[in-house]
Amino acid sequence: MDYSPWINTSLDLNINPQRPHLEAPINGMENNFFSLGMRSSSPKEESSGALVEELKRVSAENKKLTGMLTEMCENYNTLRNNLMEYMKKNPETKEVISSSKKRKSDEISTSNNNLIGVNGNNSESSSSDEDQSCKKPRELETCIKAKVSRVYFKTEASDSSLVRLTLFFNYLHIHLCLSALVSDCLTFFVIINIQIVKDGYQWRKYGQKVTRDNPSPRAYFKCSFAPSCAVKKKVQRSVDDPSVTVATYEGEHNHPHPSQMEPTNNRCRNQMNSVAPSSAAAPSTVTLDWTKKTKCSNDSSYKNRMINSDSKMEIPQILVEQMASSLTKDVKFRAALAAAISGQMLHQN
DNA sequence: CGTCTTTGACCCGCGC
DNA sequence: GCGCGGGTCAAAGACG
Repeated sequence: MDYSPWINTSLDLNINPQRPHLEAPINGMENNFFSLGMRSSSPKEESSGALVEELKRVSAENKKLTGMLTEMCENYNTLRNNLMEYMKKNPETKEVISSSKKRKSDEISTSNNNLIGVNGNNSESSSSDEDQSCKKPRELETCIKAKVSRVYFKTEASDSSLVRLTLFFNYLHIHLCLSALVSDCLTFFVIINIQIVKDGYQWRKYGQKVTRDNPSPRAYFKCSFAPSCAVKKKVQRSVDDPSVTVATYEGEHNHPHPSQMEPTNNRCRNQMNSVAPSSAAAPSTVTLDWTKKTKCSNDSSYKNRMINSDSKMEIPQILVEQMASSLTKDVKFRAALAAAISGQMLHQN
C-alpha cells in the first residue's frame, strides 16, 4: 500500500491540469481512506504547502461542480414549470383514453387508473401511434370500455432506462464527529452515483419491434416484480425528436412499489436499484435509491416539499439527506470510516 | 446455474 | 380472403 500523504481528489475537470505531486496511482477509494488514516511519516512542513495548493485546486473544482449542480437544478425547475403549464393548458391530457388492440380479454379489466400525459416542450412530438389511433371514434369507444390507461413519460435518450446523475463531491469534508478526533484536515473524496430510476419497478423485456412510422425500435417490457402483475411498458424514441425517449405504461401494478418493500437480500436490492444494467458499477461507488423519493406517491411530505419548493437549495438539501442516509448504510463506507478513525487515533497516540 | 436479453417466428386485428 | 403491421412467444445466447 502506498502511504503517500497525497490524495488525488481531482476530478479531472481541467481546473488545474498540472499536478506534478500527484503521480501515485489511486487504487480505489478504500486506499484513500486507509492512507488517510495511516499517514504519519511525512513531515508536516512538506505536506502543509502541498495541502494548501491541493485545497485551492479542489476549491476551484468544487466551485465548478457547484455551478454544474445549480445549472442542473435550474433545468429541472424549468422542465417542471413547463410541465405544470402544459398540464394547466391541457387538462384533457390527464384523461387521455387510449386504445389497444387487445387480444387477451383479461387485460381489459386490469386497470382503471388515470392517465397522465407528461410532455415537456413539444407536447405532440411524443405522441405514439396508440394515442393517435385513439382519436378514432370507434376505438375511442373501445378505450372507454376497456379502461386501459397509460402513462406517458418523457425521458432523456442519453440513457433510455434511467437518468444517471453523477455528483462529484470533491472534497466532502466529513467533519461530523471526526473533527474532534482528526487534527489534520481530513478530506474524503467520494463519488456518488445517483440513479434516478424512472419508476423503480422491475421490468423484463419480452420483445422488440421496429414499427412502421418510427425507425427506432420499440421495446416491450413486463413488470417482473410480481408474477401476477400484468403491467406493461413500451419504450421507444420519439420519431420527431430522437433525443427523447417515450415510455408508455399500460395497466396498474397490483403490488406495492418495490422501494416501499424492504429488500430481503443484496441481490434483490440491486435489482431494485437499477432496472437496467449499470455501466458505472465501481466498487466504491454508492448508489442511492432515488426512486424512494421520486416515485413514492404516498410520501406526501416529500411530495409537498418537491412541489412547493421552487428554491434551488431545496434539492441539494434532499440530496444531502439521501446521501447521508445511504452513506451511513454502506458497509464499505463504515469500514473505511472506522479504519480512518482508528488510524488517526493510533497516530495521535 | 439462474436470470435476463435478443430475435425470429407466430398470432391476431384491421383495412382493403 | 389476403396482406400488413403491431404485439407476443419462446428458444438460444449472454451475463453475472
